[in-house]
Amino acid sequence: MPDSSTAPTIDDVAREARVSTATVSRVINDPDMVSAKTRERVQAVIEALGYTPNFAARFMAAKRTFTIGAIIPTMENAIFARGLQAFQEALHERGYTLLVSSSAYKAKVEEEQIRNLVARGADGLLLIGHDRDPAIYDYLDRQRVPVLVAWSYDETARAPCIGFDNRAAMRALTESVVDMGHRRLAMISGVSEQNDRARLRIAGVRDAMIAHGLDPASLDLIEVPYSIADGQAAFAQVMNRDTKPSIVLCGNDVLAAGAISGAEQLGLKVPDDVSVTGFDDIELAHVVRPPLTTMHVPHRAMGQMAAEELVGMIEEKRKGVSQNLKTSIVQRASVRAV
Amino acid sequence: MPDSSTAPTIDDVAREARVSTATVSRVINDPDMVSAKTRERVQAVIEALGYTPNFAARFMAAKRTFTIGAIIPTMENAIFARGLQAFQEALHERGYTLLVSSSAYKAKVEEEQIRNLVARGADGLLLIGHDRDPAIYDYLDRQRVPVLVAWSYDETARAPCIGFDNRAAMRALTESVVDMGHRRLAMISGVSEQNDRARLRIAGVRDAMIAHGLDPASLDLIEVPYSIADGQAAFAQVMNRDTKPSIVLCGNDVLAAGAISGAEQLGLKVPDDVSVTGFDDIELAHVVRPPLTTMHVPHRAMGQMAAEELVGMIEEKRKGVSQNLKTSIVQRASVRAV
DNA sequence: TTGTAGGCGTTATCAG
DNA sequence: CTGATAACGCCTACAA
Repeated sequence: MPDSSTAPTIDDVAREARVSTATVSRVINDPDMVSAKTRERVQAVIEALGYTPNFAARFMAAKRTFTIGAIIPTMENAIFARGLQAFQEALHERGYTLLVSSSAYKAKVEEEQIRNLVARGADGLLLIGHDRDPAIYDYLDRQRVPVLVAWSYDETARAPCIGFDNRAAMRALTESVVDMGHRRLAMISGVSEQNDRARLRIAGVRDAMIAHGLDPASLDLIEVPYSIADGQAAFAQVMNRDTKPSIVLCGNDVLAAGAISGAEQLGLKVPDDVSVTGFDDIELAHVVRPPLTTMHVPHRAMGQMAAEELVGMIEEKRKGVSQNLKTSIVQRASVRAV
Repeated sequence: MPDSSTAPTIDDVAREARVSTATVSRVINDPDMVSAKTRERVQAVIEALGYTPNFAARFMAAKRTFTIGAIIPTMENAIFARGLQAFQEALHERGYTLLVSSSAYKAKVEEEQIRNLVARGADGLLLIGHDRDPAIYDYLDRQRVPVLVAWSYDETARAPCIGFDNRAAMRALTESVVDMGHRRLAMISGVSEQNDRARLRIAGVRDAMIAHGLDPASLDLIEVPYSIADGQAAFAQVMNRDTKPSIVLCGNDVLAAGAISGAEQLGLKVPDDVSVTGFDDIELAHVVRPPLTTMHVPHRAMGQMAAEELVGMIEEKRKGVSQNLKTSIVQRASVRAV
């Protein structure tokens, strides 16, 4: 009887099945190399003992884990949920397991998580956005672990990416509202430090203003963490200026939902008194009232393509090829022409 | 010059610093045991080489990973986000890293993830709810990895838990609306198979009906996946019966948000034409219009306490002690008296 | 305070 | 088709 005080090992199985450990290993990893008879006997013992191969030992010997790590800025709101879910599903189909950590939008924490996942043998990493210490990419190169960036497209960036052009998207959205007559713009952005998505979206707004002869310096810009409560507070600030905006562009749907709450709290009607836009087009965008005009991002497609590409990079040992996904404006009721 | 084609190992560091590997190991794990001079020298080499200890090797030798695994049913909606974030933060403070996977509400997938996390050396596991094959608990026992269940309190369950009484909570919420005069009840529940939270909430509604002399069989019950779209569709179904409900009790806030959308779509006013309640009190609950009357669950506290307890179980090698957290009804505008 | 050496559980190479 | 056996990278008695 095997020692019941500790998990069974490959040795226990081998002994019980009267074969060598090599054979046990084979029935697990390469069943065809083993005769049917032996295979069945070993299988039975594995079942009986409830044996699971030890990952660490396996990793040490084989250098592969079939694990992929993803580090997202936050799980608190739904921004990354849908894309990540698709990523996970696509990975699962290909035999990989996804491990997720969140960095709370902190560069230091992200770096820690990266090292952690790498040390744990992740075969590849998915990161959000390009803004990070270049030393991290050096480290990843040295460790030979492929990285793919999502949520942001930048051909010139160091890492390959499956994303979209945050700047152009925000520019397009802004131009559409300027075309509707809006001139006094305010923006509630996420914190732009170490966050290229936020930074580029701000730049996109300014691009549009310049293109339409507006002074980009006249943009009333506030940066806050991505939360409904912060969006609400920021909205109150913005509406408290001497010259109030006719429209408040928000860095994402979460902030926009906060802005709409804020408006209601101040007794303002959206869009009659003030218009609001979001970004991302998560479910929240069509649950709030009025529903949000926003920029649709193909989250599921992005997650799926990222999975394919990252697995390709790993298995074919090749560089990743970037993709620029199309986003599209979704007109709903939170904006009106002036 | 160390071989640059592969990650540096403890041997590389030892050689470069002219000490033994044992000393390197000590400056990493037990710095005080090493003289300041040696320590600094070794540290410098570690930095220079960008050395990170290999987790697998470490785990094999030490049997500890300072990693905790959590498996949640879904990341797609915010139900678990807040509690998990708190869990993660509390863990981080105590020096542990959290790895999370999601099971898509599938028992099979959950089991796979559990084995995966265990094989990877998770020092402990956080699981949601009690409903699962007992064999899993046997497995976990054998592997000696402590488990804590959250989101559901059940003193008689096999695993210790930090949760709340789903049944009593739902009963209380239902009684409160019955007290307001509601008699024709419908319920949009999550899928109850393998989901004790869903099952117990349904039971709670029936408890309340019985206690108030209503026929529990008269409850118009629909089970759907937890999504806004499903909530919306279910709502339409429920309002299409011969005898329409005066109130629709939803299994959580996500379904309730869907119900409210559904009502609007049908041209019905909430709460004038029909009342709606949620469960959980996530941000969504006060963003929708009208804001949801719902059951507040102390998610952050639950996550934090779960972290404390699980770490305690691991470090003190003791059994977990369960806690029943209090929930409370939050009255908002989605319910009116009849 | 530091070094030596055995062992952790697999996989993979090389013989039989 | 199967069996020895040498890695894999680190930790930790035990010695010095």
